[in-house]
Amino acid sequence: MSVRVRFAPSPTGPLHIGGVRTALYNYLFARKMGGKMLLRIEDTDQNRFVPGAEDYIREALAWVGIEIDEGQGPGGPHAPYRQSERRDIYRAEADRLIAEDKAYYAFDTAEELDAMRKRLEEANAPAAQYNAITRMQMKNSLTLPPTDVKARMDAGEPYVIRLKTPRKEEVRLNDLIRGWVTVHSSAIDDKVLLKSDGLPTYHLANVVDDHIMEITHVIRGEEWLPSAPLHVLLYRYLGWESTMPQFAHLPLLLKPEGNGKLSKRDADLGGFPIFPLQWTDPFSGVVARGFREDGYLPEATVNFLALLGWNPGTEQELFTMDELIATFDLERIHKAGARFDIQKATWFNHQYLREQPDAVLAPIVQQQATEVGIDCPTDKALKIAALLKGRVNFARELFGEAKTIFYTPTDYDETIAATKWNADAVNAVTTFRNSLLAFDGEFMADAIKHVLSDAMQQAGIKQGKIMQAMRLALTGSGVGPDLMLTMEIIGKAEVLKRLGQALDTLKLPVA
RNA sequence: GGUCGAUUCGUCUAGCGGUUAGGACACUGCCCUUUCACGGCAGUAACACGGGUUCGAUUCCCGUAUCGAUCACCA
Repeated sequence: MSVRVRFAPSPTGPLHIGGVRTALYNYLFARKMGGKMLLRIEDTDQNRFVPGAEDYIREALAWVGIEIDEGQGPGGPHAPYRQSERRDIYRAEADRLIAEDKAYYAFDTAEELDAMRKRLEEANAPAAQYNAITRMQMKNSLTLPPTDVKARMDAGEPYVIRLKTPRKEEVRLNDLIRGWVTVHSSAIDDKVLLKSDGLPTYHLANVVDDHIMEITHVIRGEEWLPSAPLHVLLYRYLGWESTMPQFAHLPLLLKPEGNGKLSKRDADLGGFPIFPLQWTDPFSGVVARGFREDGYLPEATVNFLALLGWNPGTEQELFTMDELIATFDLERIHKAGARFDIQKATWFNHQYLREQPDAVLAPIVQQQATEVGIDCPTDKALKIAALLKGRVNFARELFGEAKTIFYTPTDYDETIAATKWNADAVNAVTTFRNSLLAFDGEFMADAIKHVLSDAMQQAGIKQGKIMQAMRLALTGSGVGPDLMLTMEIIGKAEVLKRLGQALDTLKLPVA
């Protein structure tokens, strides 16, 4: 039987980065096993629906390179893949459970439920829940005469369908990551399966859809582990236990520091993104930053996420998606939560950025130049990308590093000027400038280097002594990338101009 | 509080009875370099605690502590 997994997010807002990791693990497993990856939209809570969220999810998955084989988007044999469009299916299964005496109708109001819980708490009951014991004191089809039940339903009184959870029963499941997990049915209450609005709760919809869609492996977050036994019970009651999917509950992503799971607040505090893509809240207009907009490459994001909770057992750190697929293994997923460390993400970005083709980076440089009113021709942008991509972590830093190339000498670094601009420096710059004037070869880094060293030899000046002054004269700064390459990019005419300007402007310190 | 789960350097982790406890990020130093980075090399740094089991426990078992998840007509 071929593997079928699904990613089933709720369109209640932007996809959390932890959700992206869950999707990634599903995807890696599907590809590794030669199976299918499905996308199902779990929009059964009409109160929390957020416009645009579904598109966001699909765009985010596409951005990181997760391809959906079947489901919302590409479609497939089990369409529709939006749960809100499948309500009749859940309804039918809920009715079946009722007919088989495995579920019942309940008419209790929110106030009555509150009162029941309060009463139980005050009585110090082990658990304040709607279960095999307490249900006999509530208003439902097990306690009310059938005629009364029918009358209430005919009158349009709101009701829910609850699972008739057994009183004493061990429910076991073999989690692929955690091993055998046993829960006593007394810890599971009579969960609502069908809400009064006619839509199913997660539990019912999830189990029904996973069965119908022939899901073989349910790979989801650890927050679902406590309700997994309930799902096993549901498969059993629905008569699907023999084809029940296998479960794998993933460890959570934790705060960078302190206690608790990673939240939006941590991202705001730490100044890093927590969503794959930028998201503008449709109601408040508040913008949340995204990995993509912050300059993280999708390859780096994937690599970073993949290693948060899983590793191949080797010392390899850098993985392409194909390599991840080849080495991925559910058994090597960790059990404990992983702290989210953005510094590692930055490092991965550096690793991938340096491998980016110059042609990809050049437009980014040009765009940033344009933003500050500088015209950067393509040939120049290509050279800048080549010169600087190994030095920075983000593409956006490229132009920041390159700014000395477009520098217009107005003010020079005072400290460098005061310490390095001396008689030798003036002599060196003058000599070099004259040599350059006489030079008629191609203005390339190697050639420039020769011109400079010849000139310094001729002037009897040790090159190392005046290099910083030379840099100061050319870029106004004491630091920066390779000066010969910088000059090549600046161009001969501009180099000559800047050297002349430096000689005119910079004053020798008063001796 | 009940239930379930987890616990190796600051962080991500390797380890699955005998290891100088390995790697990566971060940090520090050195080298490279005209400078800053990059890169290279090196260094600091960990088995939560207490009992067992065993010739021997980081590794197996039981407690304790701590952390996490969950206990809705939300997913």
